[in-house]
Amino acid sequence: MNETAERLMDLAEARMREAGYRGFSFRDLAAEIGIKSASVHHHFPTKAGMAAAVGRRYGDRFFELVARRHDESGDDVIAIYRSAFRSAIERDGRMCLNGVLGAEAGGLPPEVVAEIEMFLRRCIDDLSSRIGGADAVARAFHVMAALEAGLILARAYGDISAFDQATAGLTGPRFAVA
Amino acid sequence: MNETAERLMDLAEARMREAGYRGFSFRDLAAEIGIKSASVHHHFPTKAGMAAAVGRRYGDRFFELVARRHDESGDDVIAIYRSAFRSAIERDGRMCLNGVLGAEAGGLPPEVVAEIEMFLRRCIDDLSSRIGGADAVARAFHVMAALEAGLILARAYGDISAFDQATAGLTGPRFAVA
DNA sequence: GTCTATAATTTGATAGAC
DNA sequence: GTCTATCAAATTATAGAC
Repeated sequence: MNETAERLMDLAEARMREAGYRGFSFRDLAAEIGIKSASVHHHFPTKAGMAAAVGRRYGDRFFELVARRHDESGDDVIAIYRSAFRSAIERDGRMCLNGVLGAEAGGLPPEVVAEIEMFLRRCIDDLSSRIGGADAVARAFHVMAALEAGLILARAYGDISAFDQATAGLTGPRFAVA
Repeated sequence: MNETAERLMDLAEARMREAGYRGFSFRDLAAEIGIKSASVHHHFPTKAGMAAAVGRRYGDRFFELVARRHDESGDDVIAIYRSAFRSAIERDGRMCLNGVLGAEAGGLPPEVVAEIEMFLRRCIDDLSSRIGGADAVARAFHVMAALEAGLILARAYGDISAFDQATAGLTGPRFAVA
């Protein structure tokens, strides 16, 4: 993977996290780095293949980050996920790639849909196994839902505190029924 | 609003809830009801205007339904919201319109974005005022996030139980810190 | 209210020279 | 690896007849 290909993936990821799969074209990307769209096709024959590659890289990076932080800090897994998602909007002003693509999944190429599904399944598996306990899977679904849509709400409100409020109850001491 | 215009809105809503704003074209809609795309433009001059109109109708119907059920049953507001969202995927197999559009909001016409934002704000206001209490707004954000992304997860998993698990802890007796 | 016809643009993709 | 040139298709939208 050379430098041009990586820059193209960076750009494609940024655009998709703002506006979805149809939120960029090969001409857009080409223009931004000063080449022609035909040259983009040299690196990525099809748009669907490129999007799938971006999705895979996104997932790999995410789980690498999560595993490292978990090993280093020993922090609560949910807190680690929460801060990873929060930084998506805080630092980049953007959504989670798989949340955006998942929302419009009904109109995406199969290879892209497959990548989204794999990411989400990995999240649920990873979260639930680290959480442990009887309702670990349900909690994992709940956490993922709050994080994904928390970003969407925060952008709609133009205020990161929407994310904070949507995800406030996720971490900390366990709940008990009153 | 005549019958053809309503059928067009129905179709547009269905497509958007599957694949987003760019998930349909005027030609698609026209073909499905047996007219030409130029005739669609007679009813809705621009696509952005049509999408905004669909968004407004979606919100109006939603709040009408919620208010009626709340008045009739006296059920927990969160339970009412939850069942309204659940029926979106259970009955139609589709997402919440504003969840899908919110995810790709970075690439949408301003008038459509405005409609999304209005819907979400109405939800937070309505929910929090009916919930009441000190942390009502935070709870409202939390509920909306779980519902919106619960639908996305359920479709990705091809299993409505993903929604059920993601939203299981929302209703019922209040939590207390253990 | 619907049609034909068409404009203007964008898009994903390919062939082949350098 | 990048280019020019081009294609075929799709898209939003308009003009004007019926």
